[in-house]
Amino acid sequence: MNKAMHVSSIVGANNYKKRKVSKGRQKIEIKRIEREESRQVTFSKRRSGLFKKACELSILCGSHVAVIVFSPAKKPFSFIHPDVPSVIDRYLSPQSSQPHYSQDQLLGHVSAPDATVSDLSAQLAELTGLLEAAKQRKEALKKKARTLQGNICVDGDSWDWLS
Amino acid sequence: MNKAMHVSSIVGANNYKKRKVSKGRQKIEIKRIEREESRQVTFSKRRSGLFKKACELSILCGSHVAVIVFSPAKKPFSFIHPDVPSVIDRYLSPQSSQPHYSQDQLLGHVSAPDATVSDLSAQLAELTGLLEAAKQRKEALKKKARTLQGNICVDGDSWDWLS
DNA sequence: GAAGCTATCATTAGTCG
DNA sequence: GCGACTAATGATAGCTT
Repeated sequence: MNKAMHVSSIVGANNYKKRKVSKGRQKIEIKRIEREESRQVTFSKRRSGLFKKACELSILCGSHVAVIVFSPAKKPFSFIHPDVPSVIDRYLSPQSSQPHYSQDQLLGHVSAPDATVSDLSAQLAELTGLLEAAKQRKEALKKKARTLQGNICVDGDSWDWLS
Repeated sequence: MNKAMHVSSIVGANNYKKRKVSKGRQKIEIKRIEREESRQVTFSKRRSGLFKKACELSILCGSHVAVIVFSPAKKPFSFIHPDVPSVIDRYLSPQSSQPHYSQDQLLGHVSAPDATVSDLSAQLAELTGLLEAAKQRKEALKKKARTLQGNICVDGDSWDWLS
């Protein structure tokens, strides 16, 4: 958390380089971000934060959590804690080499007559959720180890969303 | 945020009352909370926080967000931003605009043969989302009234969903 | 027993490399 | 443009009422 917090005072009188004078976090109004670029950046940051929160909640309280968000570019991301609903397993081809989910179907999902939004959401949930989990694990590890790695593209792989 | 942050020092030497000696927030390990009571309290707090985050994300980035959580007591809560997808409207009867379901009723509805996750999500969203929004809005308003600042996440003008 | 408080931790807006 | 850093803001664990 605090690594070089006092560096700013060390380089307080700086003639050669104007560094460590970030304004830091500024209060923002919760309104639509107008700048396209900023909005995308904010989305990425806050999506990570949201997923992390959701993950923590699910672990701390042992509760089932599902989060699905769409980026400004209409890309789907999701995090689902306990397991992907068993319904989806019937729609997805049985990929046996995937991680073992405990059969804890709290959500008593019923069979849908055909593929619906929920099915698609769940599918992408599985993929992006796993990716996100891996990413966060890796990120936490990286932060903890404070080393310099981080070249595992887990995030924005183009996943197509059938609408 | 900082209202009476220095009161503690003011009443530093206190003989008559031992107040303002909270340990404040302590770091916790992200693992299942064992105490039933604490777990419920934490769930409530963090659920609010999660929904607030989701709300902010949806407003800031204009993105679609859906969050569904189940309390330790298996109660469903959800937040869905822009609107329940119009796809869902096809599954819901067009006249289903009555303001309130009971949560138990909704849960029972899951077992309906033709129900889908979307249906469930949508209905839950209608109810708990609305409640949560109102609650947070009221709370935010109250908090803001105390600190004399006038802008928090949820302002009525941004809530064009759940029409 | 939910609501309020506060010290503390966690998240992130702005910026630079 | 991603990654890192910093300074702030924001969220909340443990108490108290």
